[in-house]
Amino acid sequence: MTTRSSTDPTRVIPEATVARLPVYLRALTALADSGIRTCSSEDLATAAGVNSAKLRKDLSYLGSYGTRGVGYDVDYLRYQIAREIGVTQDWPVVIVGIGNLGHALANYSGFRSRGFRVVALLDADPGLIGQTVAGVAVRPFDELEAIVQEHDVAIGVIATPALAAQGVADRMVAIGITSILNFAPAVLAVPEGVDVRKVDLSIELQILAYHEQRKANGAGAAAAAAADGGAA
Amino acid sequence: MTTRSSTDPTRVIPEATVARLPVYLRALTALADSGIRTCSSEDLATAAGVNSAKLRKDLSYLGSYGTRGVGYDVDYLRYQIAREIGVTQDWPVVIVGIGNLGHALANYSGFRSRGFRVVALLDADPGLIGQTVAGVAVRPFDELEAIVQEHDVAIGVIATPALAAQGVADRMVAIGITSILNFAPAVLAVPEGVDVRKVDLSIELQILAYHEQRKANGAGAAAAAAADGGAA
DNA sequence: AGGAGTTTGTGAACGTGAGAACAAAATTGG
DNA sequence: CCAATTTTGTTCTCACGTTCACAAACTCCT
Repeated sequence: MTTRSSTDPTRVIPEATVARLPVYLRALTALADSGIRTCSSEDLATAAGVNSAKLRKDLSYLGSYGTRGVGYDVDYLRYQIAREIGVTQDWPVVIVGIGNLGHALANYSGFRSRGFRVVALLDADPGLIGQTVAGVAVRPFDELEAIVQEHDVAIGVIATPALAAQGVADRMVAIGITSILNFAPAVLAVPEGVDVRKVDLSIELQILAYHEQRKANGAGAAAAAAADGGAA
Repeated sequence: MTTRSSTDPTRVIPEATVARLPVYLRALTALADSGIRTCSSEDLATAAGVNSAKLRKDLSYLGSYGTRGVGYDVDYLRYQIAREIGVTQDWPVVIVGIGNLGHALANYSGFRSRGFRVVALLDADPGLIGQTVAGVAVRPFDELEAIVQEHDVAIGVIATPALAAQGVADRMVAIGITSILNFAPAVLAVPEGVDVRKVDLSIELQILAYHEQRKANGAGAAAAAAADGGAA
């Protein structure tokens, strides 16, 4: 007996699938906003930018929420995915490091509308304290512990310079934060049980540059390959 | 004969490896900055946050740049990786959409120091035109074509609201841009041959929320699983 | 010179993910 | 009520990525 029902909390959803669920959620919201009540896996897959076989397989890990011959009820599926991800209630979040990027994150409306609430902005620079960003006051980094305990914060965002990032992470972990979203260009060491996700702007550009370089070399490379083949 | 020498442009580097090369590059730079001239795969792996077997396998796709019994020359390896990625020269980049995030990106010093040069900031809002951000003037979106041709730009960054993103992408593609870094929360449709990478802040948070929820359910889930097992 | 000790590069085993293909289950029309 | 049609859920196969384990190759010491 290896069946895992949708209410069985021990069933495992592949990491690759978890990473796509938010995309499906957004696509479903877009469909709902344009008045669509029902959609096929083909429709939703197109809206989400994946192929329909992969979409169906992903959804099958959550349960059986579609109707054969008909498709999916947009609102119902949206709720099921939101519940699975855990964004039917709001998650309190703290942002540490209110530089250019911290400002942008504090002002990003997508957090609020997608299940997250920024409860505090923290910075070590005394010059920033008291300033208000997006309606939230910037407070001293020392107040992290009090804020985390008051609001029961589990998720922290690091938007500091690279050198400060590990120190901030250590402090967060010590206080009980167990999920960190890291924008600083640094590798964070954290204990088992703490999740870290990294967003790195220049790495993404470097990956594009690699492929761009290969495209640029394309014509020459094809010729070289042909010559190589001829020689062999 | 299937050997691929390091100068053979047809050899294939796995995508997962390509995504890690910039991490190694950064770790090597950090090592060089602290005066280290030579390092083992173990040292570098630790600095990069991966295990040493994976690191060695990744590097083996580039060529054989280490010395058995000794390790890697930091500067030499750094140059080889930079060359492989294509960041030994600067890539010109345009940023479209100068809102909060666009501001932060324009000010991000990591671009400049890692092989990228922001040659233009563009926005459709007349109210922003002429303003200077990080020493670069904001210009009308209409000037995209002239700028791309003048500087031979291949990489574009989209930091607009979701609704504008597809239109901007279409325009970029029409003008000849072949790599796009998209910060807008939207799925972009682009023709074959154009690379798109997506950075989505709220998706990253949602992935963390999913795992956080599972941790929170941990105690209860373990009990439920035990009860389940007992029943079966 | 030769053996002991290090560390790389790689072949092989294993695990995860993607995609094709199809059976199962629903609707629709006669 | 039954056949035709649609669309899901799942199985099977293949490709990709990770990790282990070890031979090859280098240094260092005696």
